[in-house]
Amino acid sequence: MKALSCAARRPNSKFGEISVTSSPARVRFAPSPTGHLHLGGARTALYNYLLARKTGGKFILRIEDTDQKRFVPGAEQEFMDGLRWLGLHYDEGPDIGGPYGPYRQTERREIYQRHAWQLVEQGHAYPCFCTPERLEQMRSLQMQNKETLHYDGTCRNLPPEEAARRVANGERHVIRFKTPQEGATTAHDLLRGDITIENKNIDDYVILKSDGWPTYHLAAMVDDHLMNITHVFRGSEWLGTFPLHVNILRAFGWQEPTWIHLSIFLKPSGKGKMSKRETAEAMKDGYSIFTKDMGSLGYTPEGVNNWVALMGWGISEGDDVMSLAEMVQKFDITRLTPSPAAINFTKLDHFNGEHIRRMAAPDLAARLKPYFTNAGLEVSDDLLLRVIPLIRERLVTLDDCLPFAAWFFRPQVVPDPKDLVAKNLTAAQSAQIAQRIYETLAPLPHITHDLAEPPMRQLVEELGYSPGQVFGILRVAVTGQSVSPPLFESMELLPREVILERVQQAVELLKNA
RNA sequence: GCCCCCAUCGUCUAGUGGUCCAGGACGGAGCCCUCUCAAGGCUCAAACAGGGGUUCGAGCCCCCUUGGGGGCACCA
Repeated sequence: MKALSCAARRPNSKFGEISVTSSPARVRFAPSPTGHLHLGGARTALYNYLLARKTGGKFILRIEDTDQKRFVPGAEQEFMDGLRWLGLHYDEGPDIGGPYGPYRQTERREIYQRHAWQLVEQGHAYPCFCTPERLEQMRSLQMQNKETLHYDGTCRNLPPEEAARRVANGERHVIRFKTPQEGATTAHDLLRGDITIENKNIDDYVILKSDGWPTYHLAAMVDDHLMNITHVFRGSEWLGTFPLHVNILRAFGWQEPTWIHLSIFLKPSGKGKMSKRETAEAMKDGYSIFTKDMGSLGYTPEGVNNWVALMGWGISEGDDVMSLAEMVQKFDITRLTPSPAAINFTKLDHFNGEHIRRMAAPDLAARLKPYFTNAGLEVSDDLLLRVIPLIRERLVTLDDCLPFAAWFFRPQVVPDPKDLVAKNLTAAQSAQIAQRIYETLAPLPHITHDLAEPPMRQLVEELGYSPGQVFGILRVAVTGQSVSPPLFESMELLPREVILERVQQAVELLKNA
């Protein structure tokens, strides 16, 4: 129903698509296990997930691990963990299987070889015997002559019989795609429209390496086709080889998916992408571009998803704080934007805080508990649950619970005497006030908000100081710190004796100050 | 050097030829609330990169310039 009304309002988007979001989509997130899952990958995965859920389709995880040299042990697991943490559950993947497996490219080697040779037989590709050294020389020569770097075609025109003989003899070779030399190739991107590149600017790319493994160009096209992928979300770094990919698909006679090239994320300054240096700098400020760090930095999957979703997706009006389910409702691939986006970490803080404030108390409590535990504190679930309403709107990140509420779970607090001295007053004056506070609270049967605040206000009146001065002393005495959740609500959660002891302690500290 | 992509407040964006002296959000400034810190409420400052077309009319369409980004591997 939603999709239909969307289509009615924006019938063809600007490039004449027909109802791109209505039928079930099969989409895939296909990382290479060579590093960490970062923001860009998380967004690509998210959009895939949203489209799949929106259309009642399938979200697939495929591991593109054909590069033997760059393989990083544990990376694949990190991607799976990252997706799980984000709540982006896939329907088919290497660890859970599915009808189109295997989902790891290293388990599909024969498939690629078969297809590569099929292209050779059909005249769309050819074996190439040029050595890496020769190619290196060729390139530096081209560089010297200020030519465009490209394969010079030496093996392209080898008689097929000779090529076949040399291959049969076991001569080391790769297979290159035979890009047409005349004309131009036009490929269509949903967001950017037609993209045309002169064929002379498209190289004869290697599609099967001499070690027998395919390159991305072959493997991704073959898999997307065999896995029935309907929409391909990928980074704009693929735009340059986009026509190549379309040519490969056409050589096979396969149908094209809908292509959506997402722009990359720029560093906060907007000048270039995140480098090692900026990544380290962000980490110093408590931010990271890697999902593996997000949890320990106190970020929630809800906050991260929401933040990342809106970099490259404009929702026209209304509430932009959304859960995954709400994003599914509102998602519309035709509203994605093609321009590069600068990362804005303070906006992540905003979304994270918003989602924390939206959480049900028991949920928040469960998420907060590990931060206390990791800090060596023993927390009572009952007390924690009662602390939640006092700190919730103060939290930007989950680990902010420590500065605000750790003191609740410590047997005693030791205020710095300097903090006990009220603004514009001496230690002696503060000591006197503390003593009066003690005398005010001591007679109360319970120190609750309702019972304690009126007499305390009266005391403030009597003393002629400001509420801030008097309450400030009490705050530091009880919590040990000058910034805390609301005072009376906080005291209500502690035993009466504890509070009185602490006020007494403050009196002593001030006297000796 | 060659190829490709992108271009609205500082940032993310809405805008699909008149309803735009350009709307929202983050951040910033101010005020209110107030026991600290927040949260919340209200208000303010802040943009169509430049130049040519097309059109009665252009932020929206076309071209050029400029700026930014990405790519030019037997990596993905």
